[in-house]
Amino acid sequence: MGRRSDHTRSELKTLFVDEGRRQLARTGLAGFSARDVAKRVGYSIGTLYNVFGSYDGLVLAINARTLALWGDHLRQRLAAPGGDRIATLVDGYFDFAAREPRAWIALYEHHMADGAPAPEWYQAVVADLMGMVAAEIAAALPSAEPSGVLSLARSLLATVHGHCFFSVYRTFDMLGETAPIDAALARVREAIAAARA
Amino acid sequence: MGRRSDHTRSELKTLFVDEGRRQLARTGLAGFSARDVAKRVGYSIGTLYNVFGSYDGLVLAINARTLALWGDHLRQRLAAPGGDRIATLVDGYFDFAAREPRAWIALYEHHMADGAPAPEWYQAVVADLMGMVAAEIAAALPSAEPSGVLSLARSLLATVHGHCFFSVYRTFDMLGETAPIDAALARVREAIAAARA
DNA sequence: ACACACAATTGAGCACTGTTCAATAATTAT
DNA sequence: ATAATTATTGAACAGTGCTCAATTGTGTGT
Repeated sequence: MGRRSDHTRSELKTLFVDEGRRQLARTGLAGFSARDVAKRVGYSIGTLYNVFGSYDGLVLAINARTLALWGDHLRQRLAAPGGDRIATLVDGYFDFAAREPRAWIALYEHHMADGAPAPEWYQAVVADLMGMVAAEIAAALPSAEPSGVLSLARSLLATVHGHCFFSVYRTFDMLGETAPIDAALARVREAIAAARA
Repeated sequence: MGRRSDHTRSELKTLFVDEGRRQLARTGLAGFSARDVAKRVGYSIGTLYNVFGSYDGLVLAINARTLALWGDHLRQRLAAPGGDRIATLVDGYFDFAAREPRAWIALYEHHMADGAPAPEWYQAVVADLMGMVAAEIAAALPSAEPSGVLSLARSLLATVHGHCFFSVYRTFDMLGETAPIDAALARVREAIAAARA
């Protein structure tokens, strides 16, 4: 069968993850097929399992890549000088989800088969994103104590997530909401103002 | 095979939906099997398809029942005299989700196979819940205009949903949050206070 | 140069899924 | 009693995730 050294193990990983992301973006998690990913990459299903261990392993790798890209997306937007950094963060949250809704949804809809929590290395990627948010909230509340800042940052992340979720899931369409980003930002601003007082 | 008139069509529906809900609560949507529901009820898979038309039809019926129960749950709590009605609503949102997390999750994780929106009769059940929330927000803001009330009600629903989502999905565990209901209620109170001012 | 050990790759096979539909059985109408 | 109708069945189909014996490519030791 003869392609033992066509690709290194990490090249293989990239191949599968890239093709997997493409397929996920097209079909969503429900229609996602590891077999089809393997076929399209040109390797057998056996090789995919050799590399990722399981279906969960593949999806986890794909989701980690999506999270990393999300982080890059936010950092890039924050790097622009000036501007309202909180608004940039909120907008970046929505923008990324809107650009690849199915991949974004898969971030949340995928669960480990045994119900176990995600592995450490994956949680670290999530913690990195949380850190970005916390840093901006801290900057907006110079005189607040760290634990309060963290708590508020988590709550505001949940607030923005809820709005983004209803937006991507079309729940807001159903309820007649047309400006979810504005609404999310308004809630965030109110909470920060209240924390300042 | 001989049970043509054991159950009427609507009795059959109830049978399948009840057993389906039981199974959904145990296995979650990913492990849910229409075949197994049929087997447990004692009818063939063909009969299930005759009644619901498709897998989506069955899950939709199950989810509609879950939504109705959620509404009953909230109404029952609100019916108690006195008390903080906003806090009751927020608490009821979390409480129901925590009691049957897998059924609650299925409410959001199920999507029509063709990506189409949910049928009218299903949307009506959702609208009913939204109406309950809007009524309470309106009561909290006596002098506000109706369109503003509706807009705020949608936004606060999203806010609470985001907190509840992170709670049920264990994201908050991962981030160290231990009092998500308090956080959600605080955000809601701030927003209402800001709307009053 | 050759044989041997090792590691990567394969794909048929298993138990499961949702879905269809001809055949069959039970009921109702004539 | 016979015919028409309707409910019910389950085998068949194409697909899924997953396993593992067999095969093939590579590297090493002599």
